[in-house]
Order: sequence, then C-alpha cells, then structure tokens
Amino acid sequence: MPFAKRPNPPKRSDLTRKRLLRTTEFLFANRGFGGLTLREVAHRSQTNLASAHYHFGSKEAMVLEMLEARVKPINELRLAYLRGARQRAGDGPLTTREIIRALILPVGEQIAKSSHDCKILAQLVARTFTEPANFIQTMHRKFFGELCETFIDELRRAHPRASEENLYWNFHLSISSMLGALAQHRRLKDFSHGICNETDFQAMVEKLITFVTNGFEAGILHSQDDE
Amino acid sequence: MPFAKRPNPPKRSDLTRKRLLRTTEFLFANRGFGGLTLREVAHRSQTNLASAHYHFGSKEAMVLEMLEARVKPINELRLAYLRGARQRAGDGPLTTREIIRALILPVGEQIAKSSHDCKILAQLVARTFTEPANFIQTMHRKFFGELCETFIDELRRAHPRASEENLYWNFHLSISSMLGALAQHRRLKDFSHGICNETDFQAMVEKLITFVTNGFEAGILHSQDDE
DNA sequence: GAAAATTTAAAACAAACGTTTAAAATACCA
DNA sequence: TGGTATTTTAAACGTTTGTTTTAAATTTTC
Repeated sequence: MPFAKRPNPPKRSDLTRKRLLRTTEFLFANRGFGGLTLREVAHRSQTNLASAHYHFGSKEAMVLEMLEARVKPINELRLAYLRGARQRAGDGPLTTREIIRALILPVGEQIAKSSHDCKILAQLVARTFTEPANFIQTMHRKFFGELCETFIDELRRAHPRASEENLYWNFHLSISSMLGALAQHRRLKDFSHGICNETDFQAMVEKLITFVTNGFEAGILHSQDDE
Repeated sequence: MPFAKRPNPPKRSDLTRKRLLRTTEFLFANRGFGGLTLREVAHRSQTNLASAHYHFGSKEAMVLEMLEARVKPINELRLAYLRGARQRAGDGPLTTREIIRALILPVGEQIAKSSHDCKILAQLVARTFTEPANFIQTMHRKFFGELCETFIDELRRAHPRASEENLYWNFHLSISSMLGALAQHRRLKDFSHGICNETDFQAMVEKLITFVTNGFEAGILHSQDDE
C-alpha cells in the first residue's frame, strides 16, 4: 500500500495535510488544474513532493478533496436559505429575489468568512465552472444536480405561467451570470480605472442579486406578453 | 533565422498555415492554452511538428494570431452597430437595449457565420476571458480597452443621472454575464434535461440581450430611487 | 532549366510533469 | 524503553512538453 487510510481517531498530525490543501486551493484558484504543480504545492507547503501522493493518492484526488470541502458548505447554506424562505412563505410562492438571493448570497458569505485573500474563493468557484477537465464536470452533476431541481421547483412555483423552457433558459442565464461575475471580479478594478472597489464583495453580491433577479424576471415576463 | 517573415507578395501556399490556425482554434477552444499540444495540432493539420514554429515562431504566437483573427471582426461589428444606432439617434441618447445589442449580437452573428461546429466560437470567446495566462490578459486590454470606453460613453449618455461607479459596476456585470453565458452554453442541454436546445444560438442571443438589458437597467435605476 | 529561397520533414534536446520506490525519521502504544 | 505503525524524505522512472537542429523536398525567380 503506497498510502494508508485515515485511522479512526484522527489524532495524528494533520498539519501537513492541511497545508497541502490550503496551497492546493491557492494554486488551483490562480492557475487551474493543469497549471497546478505538485512540486510547487509541496514546496509552498514546506514538505516533500511525495507527501501529496501519500496523503491523497493522486493530484486529482487532492484537488477534489479541496473542492468538496469548499463547495459543500456553500450549497448547504443555499438550501438553508431556501428552506427559511419557504417556511416564512407558508404555502405561497417565494419572490424571485428571495430565490436568487438564496443562490448567490452564500457565496458572498463564505468569501467574507474566508480568512485569507478574498479573491481566492471567487476564483475557485469560477474555475469550478470553467475547467474543462472531466472530473470537474462530474463534480458539477454531483454537487449542483441536487440543488438545481430544488431551485427550479421554487422558481416554477413563483412563475406558474412560465414555460419549462423559459424557466430553464433563464435559470441557466442566472447561474452563468453569477459564475461570470465571480470569474471576472478581479478584473473590475482595472476595468473601471479604479472607480470601483474590487475588495467590496458585499457590494458585488448585492448588485449581482439585483442584476440577476431583474434579468430573470424580464426573460420570464417577456415571453408572457399574451396576458 | 529559424523562420522567415512573410514576403511582400503572399502568393505562397498558405494552406499549411491555415490548417494550423484552424486546428489551433479547435483545440484551444476545447482544451485551453495549456491543453493544446503542438504535436496534436501538427498531426490534425496533416503536417510536421516543426512547421508550427516555422510559421509562427512559437506556440504562444500561433495562438495569439488565431485569436486576433477571430476577435477583430467581432469588435469591428460591435462598433459598426453602435455607429449605426448613433446615426439613427442623432443627438439623443440610445436605449440601453440598443447598446447591449451592439455588444452581444455580433458574437451571435459570427457564430452563425462560422462554418464548423457552432460551439467552437462560443468556447473560444469564453476561454479568452477565463484563461489565466498573461498573454490573454494583455490581449484583453488591447482588444477590449478601445471598445469599453466607447460603450461606456453611450451608456453614460443614456443614463445621465447614474453615477460613474454604478455605470462601471453594471457594465462589468453585463460583460461578465455575456461571457458566462457563452462559457456555460454547452452545459445547457444537460442542465435542462434536454428541454432547451443548445444549438439555437440565435435564441440564446435574444434571451441574453433581454436578460442583460434588464439587469443593467435595474442596477442603474435601483440606485436612483431618490427621484 | 538552374539557382535561390521557401517549406516540410525527421530526429534529438533539455526541461518539467505525475508517479513510484525504498530508506530514513517520527510518533504511538505496550 | 522497545517495537511497530505511521509519516517524511530523497532519488529515480517513464512520459510528455516546447523547442532546436539538420537535411530533404518543394516552390519561386531569373
């Protein structure tokens, strides 16, 4: 066996493991899967090249473990927000804004929570949706497939007259906008000649929610001009 | 000299050159800069490994030349649409939709024009904004910097009461949404369980224009609730 | 048609990658 | 403390990468 499974009582020194995951996150966010080098991960983690394989078995497994640890809490928060809104609404429909807010706000909150450089998580989430690697695609299905139906259900309830095609189209555009905004966020400062503050993620999230909510509703209502 | 400059009368057989650029486009769109291999480009172009270096000098120069050939006509079309709308408007402001349409429509038209697999150009444009490589970033400034100011000028004229910060913020979100939608487009079919047709780029462009126009206006007007 | 320039072809180069192996070091439990 | 399991280290392996070199083939020009 080249590497061992974790023992039941994890009292061992997971320090190396944590350092590896942390630098993996940093490098994956900045350079993507292909640009991430095990040698640089090891060097920045102040450990040896072989330890990545010892702890995780492969480069891919290490990146996947890092991603899972980051994506899961965001998705749980999303579902929690949606559940909260549903409880308050009783049997009635939610507003589009409530649903979109449940989708977007958790990302901003996790970014605010994140101790180190704020941009990391934004780039990370963005890369999750731009990397062409197959293991990322399967991850999407695994992590977002569950969420998607729940959100579509609420959107359908909020817009009972909308066609299925339009619901999916505009939800797709909403998600794409959110990911695009996260991916492009680091460009904001240069883009605006310093007028906009790219460290203000809270502002971005609020503006993004407004943007997406109204984009979605326009797409839905625009195709319902028969009423 | 390992490679020569083009002679003044370009009567030479540029067939190999064109084949190289075409497969470069295909592979760059599908796998990004790092995933593109000169050996595979040469093989798919039915030529030798060394010819890429002979014709372009390096891998990077070859990809850049391919990108320039693709991005330039789109940007020229954008400016042409904007000029057309300005002529019709005389001294008055343009509508938000006219401006956003001038930004987005050319991409759809170039995609429709493109002979081979439609998805290529969408992925290409998307990659142009997700690749972390430095040469792409400088390309953005070079190719989009000129455009950006022109579009911002028209948007400012259309929304004279909006603050500079809000103009840039929402234009930034508009561009991010456009790029996100292009990048995510191939996911639409799986995402919608086959309900939405991912080959219908014309439909996407129209929906995207509506989405972005209303998102932008909501962001602008939302911050002007003092009126 | 001969000479010169251009284009293709084959092979080799140095560097970097993920991965594996085997030994040294450390931590844990008796 | 001693023995065993766990963790770290160093070195090497086999591929693959972009690039360069050298020669052959082709095209252009006079």
